[in-house]
Amino acid sequence: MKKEKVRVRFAPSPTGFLHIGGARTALYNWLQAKKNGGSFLLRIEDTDRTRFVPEALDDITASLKWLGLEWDEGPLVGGPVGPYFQSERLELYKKLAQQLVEEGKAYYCFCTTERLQELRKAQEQGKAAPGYDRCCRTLTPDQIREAFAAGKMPVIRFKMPEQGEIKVVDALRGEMRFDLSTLDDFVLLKSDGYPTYHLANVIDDHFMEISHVMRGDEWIVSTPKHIMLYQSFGWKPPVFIHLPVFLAPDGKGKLSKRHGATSVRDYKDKGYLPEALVNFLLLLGWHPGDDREFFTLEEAVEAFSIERLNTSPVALSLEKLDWFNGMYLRKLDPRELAIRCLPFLQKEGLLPTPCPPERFEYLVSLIPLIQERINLLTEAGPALQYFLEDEISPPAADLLVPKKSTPEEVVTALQSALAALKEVEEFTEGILEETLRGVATALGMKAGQVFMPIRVAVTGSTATPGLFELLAAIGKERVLARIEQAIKVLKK
RNA sequence: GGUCCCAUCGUCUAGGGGUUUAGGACACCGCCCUUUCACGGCGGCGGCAGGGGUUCGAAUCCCCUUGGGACUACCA
Repeated sequence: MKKEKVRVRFAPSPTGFLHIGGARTALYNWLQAKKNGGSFLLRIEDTDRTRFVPEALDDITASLKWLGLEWDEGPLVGGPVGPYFQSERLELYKKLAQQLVEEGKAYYCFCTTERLQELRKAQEQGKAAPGYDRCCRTLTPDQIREAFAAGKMPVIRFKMPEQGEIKVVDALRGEMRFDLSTLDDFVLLKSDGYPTYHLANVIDDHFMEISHVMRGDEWIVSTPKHIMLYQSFGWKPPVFIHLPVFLAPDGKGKLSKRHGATSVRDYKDKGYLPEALVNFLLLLGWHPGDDREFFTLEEAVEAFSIERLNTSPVALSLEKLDWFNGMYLRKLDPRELAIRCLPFLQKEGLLPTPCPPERFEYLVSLIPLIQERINLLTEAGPALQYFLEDEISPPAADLLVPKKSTPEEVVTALQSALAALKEVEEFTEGILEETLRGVATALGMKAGQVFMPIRVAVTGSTATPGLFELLAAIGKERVLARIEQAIKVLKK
């Protein structure tokens, strides 16, 4: 058997922002394409006019790009087997649905929504298997003509064989068997002329020459329907691979908005880096087979294989993502990290928009002080506040006094430090350390007893970067003012 | 309810009949480094859902139970 070209697709529905689970599906598809020198297509399944969300398309394309998952064919870039919006392929679906009707493999159904609802209600109560009762399957040509003449708009339903068995082969899970009698005559073409997912999906995957369908496992149960459609059209089905769903962090129930961030956009806004998110997602359902954990997209392409995909549901626990993000943050060049932090700092009003070059250079110089101390870009604001603002609010007195000190001792320490620092011409780390250690020695105090009050006086916090680099970065004028402010607090 | 999928530390996972006292990572705890915080280093805690088979031998194969999940629309 000759090897066919690998063509895969990510086919989201524009009903909302790109979901984190969808992003993983897109990632695996993208990897499968790149790994095999194939193509990754983006196809928009906009066949439900009632759920269409106008902003969704932009979010989906922007999020995929943000993650680094560019598509070879699809919206914005075009391609040879377009259009890539299902709403622009309506004639094709209609033609093929009618073809099935003519061949006796599908039929018109004029049942009203009301009748179907009642039917379903009765089936639920009677504990019967739900599904269409095939009422219109035996309509005569005359009856059909009459219904059309009366202006009724039918749906087209697939004529499912009433018995038999169908095999579904999933490249991951192996063979699954479904009894055809449990499958109902599902709708192919809706009364508004739009196709259902089942029809459009099969037709597009065929004409777009998709070789592997990788999708969420909520589609497993529909796959026998799809295979029946392929058979009816006389087409060869693609390789199916169903990916496990994401569960809530507690492992109970499917991930939903109740559990916090569900869209890629949410993660971006929370200060996660795309490379960290991708790395995290990569390992949620796939394993390289060795102990490596860090992967660039390029390395992932190299290592990826479908065989190492997992089948069991995955609880989306964010702790490891935070760790990944911290690791990636630390790997960035300070200037690059400054660029990434800038929008968050501007949003918090800590830097102006646009940011003047000298302010930006100051930011770059601060990055090494916080790079090891933050895990999210949103943490940069709080960590940099006392550098970027001229004044800080006066620290509480009890924060200024370390556990083993008295207010009097602290005042003494701060006054001595203040006096010594006034004499320092050049605020550099080495000189500052020498000076302040000298102060502690002269007072007969431990270094920490002197350092901690200064730290709090200057930053308002007990957890900060190293004292000397911090003082150097804030500068003599502000440091002296803040120490004086703290002394006032203690003398009250 | 019916059909289908899944089942190793709290979480992500390695393992595919003997190489396993079940390995790694995150989280958690302790120690070290140290002016605080963090980073880093070292160590610790912690798991094969239960029951039956098959086999000389099972986390690994089979069955049942239990648990979780998906689907059950003129939604995808």
